[in-house]
Amino acid sequence: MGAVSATQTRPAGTDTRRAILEAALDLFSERSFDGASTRLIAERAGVTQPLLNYHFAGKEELWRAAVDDLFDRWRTSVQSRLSGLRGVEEITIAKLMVRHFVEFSASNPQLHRIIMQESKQPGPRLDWLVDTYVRPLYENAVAMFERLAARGRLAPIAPAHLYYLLTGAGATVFVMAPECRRLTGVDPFTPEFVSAHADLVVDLLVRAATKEAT
Amino acid sequence: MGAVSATQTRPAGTDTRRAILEAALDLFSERSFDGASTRLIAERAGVTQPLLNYHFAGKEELWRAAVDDLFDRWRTSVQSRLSGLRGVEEITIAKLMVRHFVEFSASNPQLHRIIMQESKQPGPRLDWLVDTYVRPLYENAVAMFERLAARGRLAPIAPAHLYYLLTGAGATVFVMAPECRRLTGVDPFTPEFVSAHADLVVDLLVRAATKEAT
DNA sequence: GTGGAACCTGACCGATCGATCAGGTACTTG
DNA sequence: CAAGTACCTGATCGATCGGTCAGGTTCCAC
Repeated sequence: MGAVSATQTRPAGTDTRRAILEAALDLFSERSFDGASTRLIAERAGVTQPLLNYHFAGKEELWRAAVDDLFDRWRTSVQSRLSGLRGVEEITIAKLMVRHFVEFSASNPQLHRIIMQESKQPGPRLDWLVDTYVRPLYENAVAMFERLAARGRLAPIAPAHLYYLLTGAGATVFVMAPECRRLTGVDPFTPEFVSAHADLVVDLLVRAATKEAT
Repeated sequence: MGAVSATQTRPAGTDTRRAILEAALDLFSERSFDGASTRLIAERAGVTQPLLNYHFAGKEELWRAAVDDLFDRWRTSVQSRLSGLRGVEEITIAKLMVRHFVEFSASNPQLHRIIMQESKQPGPRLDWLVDTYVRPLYENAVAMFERLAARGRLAPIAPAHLYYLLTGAGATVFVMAPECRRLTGVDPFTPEFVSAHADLVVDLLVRAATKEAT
């Protein structure tokens, strides 16, 4: 009964899989691993709960698949942003990357929501997350810091400080968007807010480059 | 049987209540409201699970009591820090307050862990948290920004930006301490790290004061 | 048409969740 | 000593958790 969607030939399961992944990503990031029940994920995806165990081996596997999907978005967005920037000055690339990070954190607040959630306590999920995705990301940032320092554009700040300073300053307001709306009445996801916030964080990096004493 | 602790006269229940509150604060902040089971809280506090419902009306009440306790620590620590600072220059007080915030976030990472957890999705707990505790905190910060701006020491940055920039930059590394340890090998809770991080965040405020273009 | 793979569902499992309650111990009060 | 109150526990409740399983539908290959 009812209208049949076009091209219902084969990949019916692929669409379902994607719907499950997106629902899982939203709920895991908002309510944490324990707080997101498989039944709730299934409901938001518009499927029944046993279907999650058909497409994924279990809740833990579903979580990993959702995180895989999320970091895939990050990877491809960085690649497309960096393409065609050979030979551009290092400080310019750094500024573009910081801005891109802020904008991605606004478009995909799930990224830092999940990272922050798992980072609060040790455990196998944090180990996997750090070893698989966060460490490469961190080492890219450190390499960027070192290239800037080698060109004399950056004061010798320990990379751990600078990394958490920039990521915290750039992503927190989007992680806490519901609070921001209720607290200040401002929606942080508007293009104007995102752009202004990116300006501030880029400024933060630039001014760290000319550090002197307090 | 066994040795009886001194002064077991009356306040046996008061100590138990405190033990429950501290266990609840740790577990709520690390594992989120849903992820912290009442049995786990009771186990860490060294009591049985039904005792939680004797001292508190329910899980939600226990959460609120733990948050009350946490913000009490913040309030008293700020009061003692500000005492005896009448007449001190505004920018100096601002720098001291930012430094105090970073140090408190290091001593009590539960504060921002809980705030960040609840801020990710709307709901009655976020409403209560914002209306009861976060909004006064935010308005104090905004008032401080405005006093600085009135003295010409601060560029006209929208308070929402500056607030989340400073809190994010100052607290994130302590919220994510387990990740920081695994990722960088550095323990962010050492006095040296806390002090260096506070320097950076204070610097962030000071340099925002002399803003020009990017 | 027949077999089989892919996709999906209702019913149900043991485990764990927050919460309740009757009962028990320890101490104060009269 | 008796009554009362504060503090605490074992047993157990219904609800919900993640996961399993038999069975059903749909579509392609032969």
